Amino acid sequence: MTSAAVTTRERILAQGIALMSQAGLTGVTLGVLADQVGMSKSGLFAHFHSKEEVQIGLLRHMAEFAKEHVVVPAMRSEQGLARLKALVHRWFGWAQRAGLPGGCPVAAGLFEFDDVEGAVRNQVLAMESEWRGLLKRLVQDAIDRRQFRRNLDVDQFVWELCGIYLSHHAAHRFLRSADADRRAGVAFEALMERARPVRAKHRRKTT
Amino acid sequence: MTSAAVTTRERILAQGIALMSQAGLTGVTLGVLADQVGMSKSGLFAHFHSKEEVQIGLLRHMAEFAKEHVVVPAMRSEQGLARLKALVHRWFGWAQRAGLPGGCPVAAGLFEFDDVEGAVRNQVLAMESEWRGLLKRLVQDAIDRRQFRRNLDVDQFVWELCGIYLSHHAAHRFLRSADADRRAGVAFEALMERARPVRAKHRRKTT
DNA sequence: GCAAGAAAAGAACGACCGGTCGTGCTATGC
DNA sequence: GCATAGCACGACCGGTCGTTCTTTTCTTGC
Repeated sequence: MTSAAVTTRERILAQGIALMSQAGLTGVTLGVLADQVGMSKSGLFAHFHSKEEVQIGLLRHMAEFAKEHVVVPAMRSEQGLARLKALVHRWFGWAQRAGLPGGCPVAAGLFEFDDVEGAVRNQVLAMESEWRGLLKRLVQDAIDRRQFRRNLDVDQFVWELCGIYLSHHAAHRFLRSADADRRAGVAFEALMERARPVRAKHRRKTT
Repeated sequence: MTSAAVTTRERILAQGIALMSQAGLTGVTLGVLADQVGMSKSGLFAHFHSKEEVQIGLLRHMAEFAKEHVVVPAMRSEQGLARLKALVHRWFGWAQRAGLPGGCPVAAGLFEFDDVEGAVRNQVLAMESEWRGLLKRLVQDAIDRRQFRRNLDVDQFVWELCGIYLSHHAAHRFLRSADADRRAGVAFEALMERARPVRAKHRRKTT
C-alpha cells in the first residue's frame, strides 16, 4: 500500500498545500489542482472519495508539514520561556519561510469557514484547538518555572498572542507592510512583560 | 435618476451586505443574490456592469452602513480618550449588532484577498487604510489631550488594536466562544494601560 | 388612449464546477 | 505467456458561474 517511493497521493497533497496557501481552501479546485500536479482531474479524484476529503487531506498534510517546520525545531530549545519564544519566533511567517507561496491556510480558514458548517470547518476547528492547546502548555510551563507570574491568565495570554499572529498575517500578507515582523515583536514583548513575575526587574501592573 | 423612493439598486445592496457577511465576498453570486432580492439574475445585472462592480458596490455600501452604525454614534462622545473608547466599544461585534447575519466582511476580506490582485482587493485595502487612519487620529487626539503619553507609538497602538479585533472576530465567529467580548475588553484595557502618561496612577513601563 | 422610455424578465452562451464511467495502459504473480 | 489488478485517462453528466442579447412588462407624459 504505502511504498517506499513517493506515492501519487503525497505528490497531490504536497502540491496542494502550495495552492491552498494562495487560493484558500475553497480556491482549491479539482481541475486546477490536477493541472498543477500534472494529471487528469479524474485520475486525481480516484485517490479521494470527495472534494471534502481532498480539503481535509490537505489540512492534515499541512498540519504535519507545519509541525515539522515549526514545532519540532522549536522543541529543541530548553523548556519554559525559551521554548515559547522559539516557537513564536518560528510560528510568525512560517508559511513563507517553509516555501509556501501564500499565507497560513488555517488563519485564512478561520475567516473563510466561520459560517460554513461541515467536516472541513470541524477539521480547521480541531487543528486550531490543538494549536492553542500547545501554546497554553508552553505558557503553563513558563509559569511552573517561575518565568511568568503564578496568577497569569493563560487563556487570555494565548488569546492575545493569537491576535498578534492574525494582525501579523494581515499586515504581512494583505497590507504587505515591511514592518510586520517588528510590530509583532514589539507586541509580543509587551505581552510577555505583562506576564512577568512580581519581583522581575521591570515594574509590574495590577491585573 | 435617483428617485425619492428606494431604488432597486439600493434594495440589492442592502440585501447584498447581509449575504456578503455570511458567504464572504466571493460567496456573493449573482444568482443567489438575485434570488434573495426576489428578481431575475439578468434584471439584477442590468444595474451593474460586471460582478466586480457588484462587489465594489457592496463594499462601499457596507462602508456607509458601518459608518452610520459605528462611527457616527461614537462621535457624539467627547473628544479624546472617551471617543476612542466609544468607537472601539461600538466597533467590536458591530456587524451582528447592526443586524447582519455574518461577520465583518472587511475582516474576512483581509484574508480572502491577500493574494488576489484586482479592483476588489484595492477597494478593501482603501477601506482598511481609511479605518486605520481614523483610529490613528483618535489615538493622536488622546495624546494631544495628555490622556496618552507623548512618546506613544501611534502606529503600533493601532496595529495591536486591530489584532485584538481580529482575535475577537475569530473567537466570536469561528470558535463561537462566549467570552470573546470579555477577552477583547481585557486586552484593550491592557493596551491602554501601556499608553498611559507617566504620571498616571498606575506605574508605567520603559518602552 | 397611446406612444416613449425605463426596468425587469427570459433565453442562451461558453466556461468551469464536483463527480461518474468505461477504457486502456502497465506492472506484477503464476 | 498470460490473467489479474491497480492507475490514470478522456469523455461526459447535471448544474452553476458571469455575461449578453432580445423580448416583455411597467411607468409616465401628453
